[in-house]
Amino acid sequence: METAMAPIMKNMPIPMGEDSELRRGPWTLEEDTLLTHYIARHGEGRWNMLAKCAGLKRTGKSCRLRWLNYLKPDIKRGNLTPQEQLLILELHSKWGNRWSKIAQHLPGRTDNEIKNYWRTRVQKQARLLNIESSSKRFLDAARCFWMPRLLQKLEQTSSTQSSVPCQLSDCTLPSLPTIPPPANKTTDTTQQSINPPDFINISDQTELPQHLTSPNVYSNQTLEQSYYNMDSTSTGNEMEGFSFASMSAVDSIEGSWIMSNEMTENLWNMDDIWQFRDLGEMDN
DNA sequence: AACTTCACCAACCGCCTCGTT
DNA sequence: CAACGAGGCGGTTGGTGAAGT
Repeated sequence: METAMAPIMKNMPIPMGEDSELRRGPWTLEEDTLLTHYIARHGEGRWNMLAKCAGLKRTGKSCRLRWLNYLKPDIKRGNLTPQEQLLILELHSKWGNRWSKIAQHLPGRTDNEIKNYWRTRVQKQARLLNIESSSKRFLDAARCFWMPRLLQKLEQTSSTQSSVPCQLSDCTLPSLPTIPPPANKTTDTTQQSINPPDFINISDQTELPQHLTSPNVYSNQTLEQSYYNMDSTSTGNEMEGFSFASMSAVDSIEGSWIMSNEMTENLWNMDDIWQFRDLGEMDN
């Protein structure tokens, strides 16, 4: 049974015949070089044949994965930018676990990277909230707590690094307009308030607005439009694909727009989490 | 300093789709 | 039209380093 043998077989060559065997496990520098040089000369595709011709003792699948996820020259390194995180949240809300489809709209990011991000970061937050990451409640929470923080993060970054390229990506972060507090919310002048972001419209069409697909052209205007991108056909507090009216639990949280000064990677603060959990229990 | 726990991510696995024969 | 193989995709695993005790 392969599954029973797996732990033993890990990182060991797979016997394939009398004179050939396949390697598995981490790639060596030599293998990377072989693969890179071969693709530079002959291009991608026909991965099984490529593996053989390049002299690699790997499966075609393994070569393809290594190339697409690691060796390809346009792969971006470093943490996902707030823009990219926002986009992932939005696209996942629309398409679910269609990682490759989501990755198509994040240049330089791989489906594997996005999938890992979702599983390690997003699902962790969902666990803290004690709700399913795929549920509507989590999506509501993300929109109301997480997205404002990401947007605020953008704003803070841009104000401290004005026109200085983002350290972890090639993009230049925009400066944002001051966001007025929501008219229907209690505003606390001692606290920094922020409007819940509009749900960036992503229609069924494959093409996305340029400001979402290309961080380099993330202009003030387009970002502002993203904030207030009310569907022209919607009424008052409704947006395409999303209605604040359906968000009673979250909507009623007073002071939930407080921004944490220690807003680092943890994009919820514990108050948010407990408030959201309490409200969820009240609902039940 | 030693040990444990946690988070991240590269890599693998199995299933599915599509093109070719 | 069925069989087959290659490539693509999403789910899962396990190694490794960082953080915590």
